[in-house]
Amino acid sequence: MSDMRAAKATRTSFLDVRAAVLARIRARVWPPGALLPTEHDLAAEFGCARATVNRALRALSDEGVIDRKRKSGTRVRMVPVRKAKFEISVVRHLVEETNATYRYALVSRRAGPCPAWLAARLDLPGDHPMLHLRCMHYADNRPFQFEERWVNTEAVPAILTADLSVIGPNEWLLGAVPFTDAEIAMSAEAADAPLAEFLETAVGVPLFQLERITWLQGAPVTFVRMSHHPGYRMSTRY
Amino acid sequence: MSDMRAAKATRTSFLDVRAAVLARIRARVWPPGALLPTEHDLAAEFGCARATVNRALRALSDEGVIDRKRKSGTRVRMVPVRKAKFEISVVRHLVEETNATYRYALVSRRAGPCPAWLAARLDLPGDHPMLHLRCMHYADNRPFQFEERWVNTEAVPAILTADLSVIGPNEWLLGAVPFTDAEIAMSAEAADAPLAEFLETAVGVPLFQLERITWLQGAPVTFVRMSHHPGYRMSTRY
DNA sequence: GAGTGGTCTAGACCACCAG
DNA sequence: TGGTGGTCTAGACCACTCA
Repeated sequence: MSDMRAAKATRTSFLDVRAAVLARIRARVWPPGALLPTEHDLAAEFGCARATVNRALRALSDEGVIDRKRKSGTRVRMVPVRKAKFEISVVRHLVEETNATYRYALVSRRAGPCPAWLAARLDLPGDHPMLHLRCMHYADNRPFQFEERWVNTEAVPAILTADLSVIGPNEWLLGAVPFTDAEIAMSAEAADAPLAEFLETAVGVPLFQLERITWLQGAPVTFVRMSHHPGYRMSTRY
Repeated sequence: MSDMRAAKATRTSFLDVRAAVLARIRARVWPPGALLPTEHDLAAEFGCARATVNRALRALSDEGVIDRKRKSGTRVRMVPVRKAKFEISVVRHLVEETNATYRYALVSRRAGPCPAWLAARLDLPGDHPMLHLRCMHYADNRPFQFEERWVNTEAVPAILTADLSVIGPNEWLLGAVPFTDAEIAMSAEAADAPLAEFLETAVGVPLFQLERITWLQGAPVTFVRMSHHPGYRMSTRY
């Protein structure tokens, strides 16, 4: 034991392998497009099990650094695909992360048929029953986000009896209804008169808008459009 | 529960375990906050190795469905954290995905000291040498994106001799310089006079703007601000 | 202190696919 | 059709953390 080399003091972790491989890619030892040694060979070189190498390479593959194919082997990606992850969560958390006081208000609540433009978008019949909700979210009593939402009451009948005066529909839905698929879209839109009023700004001011549709096994659950206060920035590190 | 002999026809995959666990969470067998059985117990129940259960649960943990802690065990997340992934890649790919013809133009290129606001933002001295680039990206000859970029020429001296008239700085940098960290921010901004001219729109029109800073082991590499044509939507499914 | 997840090993079988 | 990655197993040790 005492004459063991320092390198073998710890068993080599998949993180070690990952770091070593990444270092060589960065150093252009394996330039973009190059073929890496096989898992077997790398395992031999690093003195670890193939499963360890496998996990390291799988991690790099998930990160978009390398591309793996059976038989052809592992190659360095020509253009690294870095994936930015956004945690789309609850507004309340967004606000509270800034150490601001969060406040929620239900603006309106009305059950009725699905509007035509939304029916087309969700691939629903035009008279499909929906619940239309409008809410405001405040940070330190300043407007933070205006939320306009339609909920498919056939998919989520329980929302008709839910008390949405205290807890927002976003949080209620997250806790009550799972979803299998979601689509989000971000854009810049000019404030119209109602938006300007709710967000206490002027008509025409650019607003960061986020739309989301969620489905539960093919059936649309809800559509929401979130319009943020002027100057809002959505950011992330990766 | 349903089939015993058929179930053993194939070895149980971690995907089977993942699906089964997810189904129970969705069915509220394990409601939000509930403690799941240990990996050992689940392995026994599913008739597989603990490593298989581990991989399944690790996947669910990565997806934000469950929360794992040593000793305390595995719990269902109160609020599922769904992570939307954006592949921040090259503009050219974005354009070509829409079956449009991509065109790139270098608008201006000037080496000089870092502007004060950027120096502050990047934590660089005010006179740090930078290369300032402005480019246009077109889709079917209609303005798609205006790119304004500063490159740290001390970190990337090679860019001073690179030919950026044909290939954009984005693609050039991706192929030439690795980065270890990045920060991106999205916002809605009103078009100013130059932007309106380049994007062929009116002053004040809301534009979807994306900023990114990249670092290589702590040293800032580049800052870029991409302003998109009016009506641009950035979307993803997850 | 003890229970739980985190990880590594050594070996094995399988699926896929380029030659 | 052989080589490569994908995965599972059975067992083991370790590290963190809660009681």
